[in-house]
Amino acid sequence: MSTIEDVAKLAGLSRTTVSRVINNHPYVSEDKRKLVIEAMNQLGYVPNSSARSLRSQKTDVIALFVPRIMNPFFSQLVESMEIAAAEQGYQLIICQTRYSPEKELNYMNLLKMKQVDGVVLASIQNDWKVLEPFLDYGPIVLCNEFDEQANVPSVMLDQVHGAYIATKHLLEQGHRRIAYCRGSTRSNVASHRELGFRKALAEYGIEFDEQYAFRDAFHSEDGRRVFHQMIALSNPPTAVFTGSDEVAAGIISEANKHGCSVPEQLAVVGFDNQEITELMKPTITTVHQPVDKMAQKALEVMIEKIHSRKYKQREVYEFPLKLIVRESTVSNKLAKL
Amino acid sequence: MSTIEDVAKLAGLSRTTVSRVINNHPYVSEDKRKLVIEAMNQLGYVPNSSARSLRSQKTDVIALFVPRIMNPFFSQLVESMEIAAAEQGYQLIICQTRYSPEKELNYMNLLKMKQVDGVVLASIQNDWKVLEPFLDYGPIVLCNEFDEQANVPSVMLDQVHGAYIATKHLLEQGHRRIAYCRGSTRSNVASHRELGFRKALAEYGIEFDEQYAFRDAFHSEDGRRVFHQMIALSNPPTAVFTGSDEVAAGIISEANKHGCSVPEQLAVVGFDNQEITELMKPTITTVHQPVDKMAQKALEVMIEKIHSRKYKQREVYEFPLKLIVRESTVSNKLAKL
DNA sequence: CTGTTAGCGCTTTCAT
DNA sequence: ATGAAAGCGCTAACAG
Repeated sequence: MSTIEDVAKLAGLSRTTVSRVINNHPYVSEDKRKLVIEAMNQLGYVPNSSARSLRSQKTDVIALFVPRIMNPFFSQLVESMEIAAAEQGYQLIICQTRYSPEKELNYMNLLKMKQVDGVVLASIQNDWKVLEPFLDYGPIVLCNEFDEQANVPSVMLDQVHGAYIATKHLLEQGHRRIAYCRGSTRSNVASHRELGFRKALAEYGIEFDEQYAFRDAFHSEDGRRVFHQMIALSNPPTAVFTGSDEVAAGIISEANKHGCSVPEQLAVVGFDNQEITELMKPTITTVHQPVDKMAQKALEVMIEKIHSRKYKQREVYEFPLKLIVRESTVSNKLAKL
Repeated sequence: MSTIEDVAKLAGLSRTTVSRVINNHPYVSEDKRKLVIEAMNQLGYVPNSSARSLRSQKTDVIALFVPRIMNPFFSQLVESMEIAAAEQGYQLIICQTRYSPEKELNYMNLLKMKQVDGVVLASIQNDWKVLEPFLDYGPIVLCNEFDEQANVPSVMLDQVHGAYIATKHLLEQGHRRIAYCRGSTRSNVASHRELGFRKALAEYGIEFDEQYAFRDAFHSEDGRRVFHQMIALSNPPTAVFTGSDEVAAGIISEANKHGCSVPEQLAVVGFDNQEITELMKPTITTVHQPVDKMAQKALEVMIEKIHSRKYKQREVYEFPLKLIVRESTVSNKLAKL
């Protein structure tokens, strides 16, 4: 394992000069620079990362917090962010909170021990007041999250509008009894969507009906359960808005199994535009989220904060969502138009 | 930002004693220990990670290489490995090679610059001879991969057997013209599966027929294409083995669309046991892979190597795969037995 | 049981 | 344009 000292010796120069070459500093004559580079190659030298970090007080590593990876939405977020980070010369440490405030808090120490230059929160499990003190140690950027109290940048998607256009679409198809599904995370995402859902209903003069509301639907299995709960109602809904394509797929799968035809007897709209939406029969109408753009922007903001060292400022960046109409809300022939 | 020095001063002791407390070393009297802990709490002290790494020559960080995250198989691998790592006090840096040998090689420098204690390769893009020199800088463990030349531990799944039981299942259902799909990665996984497929055919005295072989099927879209290629054959297959549930789903989706009934006219078997297998209609017969066990074992082996410092030794750990029979290979009534 | 001291490998003033 | 030297924060001989 060769060090900068070895390189300096071999090149017949000082450590300082070698360091200058490594960091592309000016004031190094061309011939010395060549000497150094040759020595580095000859020794297969690579600077020691811990030593650099200790000295320069930066690690070029960013921590990304997600509840879990095996949720397609978060997989995509991680994938996009890793690509963006790599382009900027940053590494990504993945932290799965698994919805646990303790785990989240524990991972936060990465910032305090200076193992990472910043934290991107794609999930918040603690009250902001608990997280805020960590701002003394480095930047925190919210991604796909939002908190009224948080005085930090927030890069997010316009969930209110997303739910609004999806619901409006159902209303335009003539539906008036529309069920509503969401997961019950403490995240703002779910509540923003509910706002959008209610807004669309309101425009049509329809009251939000609690008997049609299912706030514990996360996975496809939950979708199956919700389907049964819906058809058991005395006056079942004719359409259902869901907060995820998996739940939508679960509902459709169960509907198929029980001879309930989608969309004729029950229209279904999903969320996320995952691959499954094109594989189910019928294909699923859904809301597309520009996850990669959001991830890229969040990373860009993160890096800016790392450099500017001004962490405690609220900034909100919002991206629009797009409705994608498929067969699960419009009968076959019409969808092809 | 307080340092160990601050803690020492506040406690009226030396840095050494504080360090001993931090690292749970023996020979510290109970009262001094309490003094130190109190001082640490009072200052909100956390040891600086770079300084520790520089001094102790370890980072407690492991790099995990995957081609990409948004492949459900790899998502699960990352998820499982992150959990295992966290339990052992390790962080995980994610490296997406995106099937590029250059990117892979570049990420390998993490080992050389001592930014990570070891590398888990869940994907190999370079010849082993190219990777081997990095063993001078730290351990490399293969996970879900295997290389004849690699003199390092390999934790893998018995792909030969997996493909064998899946194919045998089709043969037992009476199929004799069985198509074969795989992705064409340089990975051993695909070739091992082909071995298993061929072995099953051989047992039934059937020759591998190249016209039924599709070696460029990765995603659901490829499945759709393969479906059309299959039915265009003069003597189309009655069953198809695929290397992934997505491809299987694509085939089934397209078959449904074209009035080709599964499994009656075409039996389909997938691979991975992803959620989609239970959502499609018909549900998909598939091969379950114990990804979490593999990830856990790989991490365990990695940590053992980090401690033992003996990297260049071949060890193979193999986990069995399991066939899960659903509707896509057996007509409805029978599957319920 | 506790403290003194010497670095780990690097970057960065400050001279020259 | 180049080098000498200090020190980032921590751990581990070594001495007592």
